[in-house]
Amino acid sequence: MSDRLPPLTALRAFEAAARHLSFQAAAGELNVTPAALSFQIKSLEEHLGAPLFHRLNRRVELTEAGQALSPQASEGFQTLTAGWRAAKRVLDSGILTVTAGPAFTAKWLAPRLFDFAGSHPEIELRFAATLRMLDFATDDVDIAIRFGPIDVADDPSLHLALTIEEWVTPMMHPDLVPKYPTVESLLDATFIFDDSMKFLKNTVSWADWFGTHDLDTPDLHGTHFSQADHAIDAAQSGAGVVLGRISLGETALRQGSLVAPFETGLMPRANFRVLCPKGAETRPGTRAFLDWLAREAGRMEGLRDGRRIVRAGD
Amino acid sequence: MSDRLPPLTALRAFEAAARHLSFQAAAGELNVTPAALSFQIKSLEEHLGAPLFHRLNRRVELTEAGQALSPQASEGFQTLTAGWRAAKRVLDSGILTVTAGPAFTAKWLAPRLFDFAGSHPEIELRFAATLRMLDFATDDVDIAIRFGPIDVADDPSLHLALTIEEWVTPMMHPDLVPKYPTVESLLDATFIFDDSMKFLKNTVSWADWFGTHDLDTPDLHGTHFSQADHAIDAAQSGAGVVLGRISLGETALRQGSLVAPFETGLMPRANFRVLCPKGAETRPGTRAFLDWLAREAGRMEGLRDGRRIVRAGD
DNA sequence: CGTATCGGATAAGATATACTTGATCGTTAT
DNA sequence: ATAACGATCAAGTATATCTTATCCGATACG
Repeated sequence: MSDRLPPLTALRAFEAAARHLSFQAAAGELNVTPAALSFQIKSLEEHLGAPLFHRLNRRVELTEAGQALSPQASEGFQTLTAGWRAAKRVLDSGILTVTAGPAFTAKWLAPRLFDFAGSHPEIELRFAATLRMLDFATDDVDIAIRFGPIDVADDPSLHLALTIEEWVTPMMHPDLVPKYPTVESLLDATFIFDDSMKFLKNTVSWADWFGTHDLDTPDLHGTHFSQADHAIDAAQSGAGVVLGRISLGETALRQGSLVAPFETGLMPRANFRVLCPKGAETRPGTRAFLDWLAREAGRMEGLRDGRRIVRAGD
Repeated sequence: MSDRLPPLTALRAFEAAARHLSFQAAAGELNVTPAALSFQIKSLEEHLGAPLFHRLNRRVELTEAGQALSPQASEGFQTLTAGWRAAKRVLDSGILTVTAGPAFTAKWLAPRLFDFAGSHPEIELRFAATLRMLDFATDDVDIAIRFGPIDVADDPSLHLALTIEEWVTPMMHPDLVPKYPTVESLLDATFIFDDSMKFLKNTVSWADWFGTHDLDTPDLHGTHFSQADHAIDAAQSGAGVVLGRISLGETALRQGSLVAPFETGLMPRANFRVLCPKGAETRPGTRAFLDWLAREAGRMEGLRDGRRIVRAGD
């Protein structure tokens, strides 16, 4: 005698039918047609080699074999359901781990954390600020925000929840604004260099920016920063003019500690991708964060009003 | 959050993989390729929205979610397996109910019962001798032996395990044999009529039997029996000559209390069908009985040696 | 009594699911 | 360095599963 389990869908159909003592009700519970259920029961009976139900005129009754199977089947499926729920509960335990680069974490996420925490007190956010691409499986990360070239495809096993466009424009301390009324006047400015996007083929450097105004690049000198947020910090303290990334400067621009007085923006061939494991986008915590992220990212669009955004490499 | 269970095949794949901590071993257990198993796990992870295994170089480990699910999954499937076995045990409880017509039960099954019981002491046979076609589901019958026209199909939901051909030939008490040395001499005999096959379109009557010898049917008179076994009994007591069904006369022929001295047999367009619910043919008790039945039926073939069997209606 | 209704069974066709084959990739063992 | 191993992927195929539509027998009802 083979102790192998019969087809599990058929077993589940039987379990529901035995509980309701009605094929129709069971079909309803499983969201299938009565015909499908009838077929499943029949298939199960063939596997067993004997009927599980007495077909009476307008109802069904369990045979002896059915009576032996029914309680254990119910218990088995209950246990499975409980296990599945337990697994889900582990995931929705209220801890959401987000990874992003250090600059984005410091200049974009951190200032907004209070807002998110206010509307979702039940979710505890953890940030893992690193540039290394994390493995969702090994590092227990729920959401990753990565900046990369637009023509490099993401891991197909991940779900792309959102993209955020990045662009740069000259930013400076408010006190410096009168010194640079025109684009030409900027040529003599003290520059701050953000080298964080050097890895891109089409860079978005000062030379590129002046190029969009048909101006030759002057002899550029100033301080270089490999971390984008440090360049922003320097500009914020009045150390010079930075071709600042809008995602990182936005907070400062909003509160007035930085000003971006020029019309032209430059968009690199790269953007932010917000990724999570496939299927994870439906988990409540993940969904809440993604929704919030999309809303916040949308609010950044306002900064583009009245500006001319030039795509690099076009 | 949906509490619906994920695809059960995927769950079972996970259960095995979690137990072995190896996809390959799990695939072996379930008789599928490792690729299939990998796919199932992946699908389950997508349903959950998070990985269940840490993929390490040459092995896998359970994630936190996997650890939550694994024990309950194992327990659940164990319960289901236990229930399934319990249902099977009910069927193989050693009681086998066979239904057949009263004549076949009395003249064929009953004399052989001792033989079957001897070689299968663990099986308790129960006979339900009735002509009514029983419902396997409502009557808890395991095997049905039915006699019917060969051109009437059986219920397709039943398994046809065996057919036994029936034929008839003149049978009489040994003392009568010298009185009827030739076919022609039989024309004057005292006849016993077995009316049990009257329901057939192509009958196998005395008229038909004489017809195969190109003899006109004489004025037939004698005693009629509606039950075939009663006709055999009458012949056995020397009351006359019966055109006896071989299945029913065989036992008497073997022990010499009846003799069938003529060469010609007549085969009706009907036979015995041995039926059981689909799938039941693999149950040990059922199989033992069917095998035994086939063997015993085969032994009847010997009676055809040297005879001319004519099919009715040809 | 005939007719409507109910629950289940069936057949055929569509669709989704599950599996296999054959190849790839990164790691470990020889 | 090479081979072996375990997991994975892609493509094609097979099989299981579901739906639609119809049928059937038995109650319930006018």
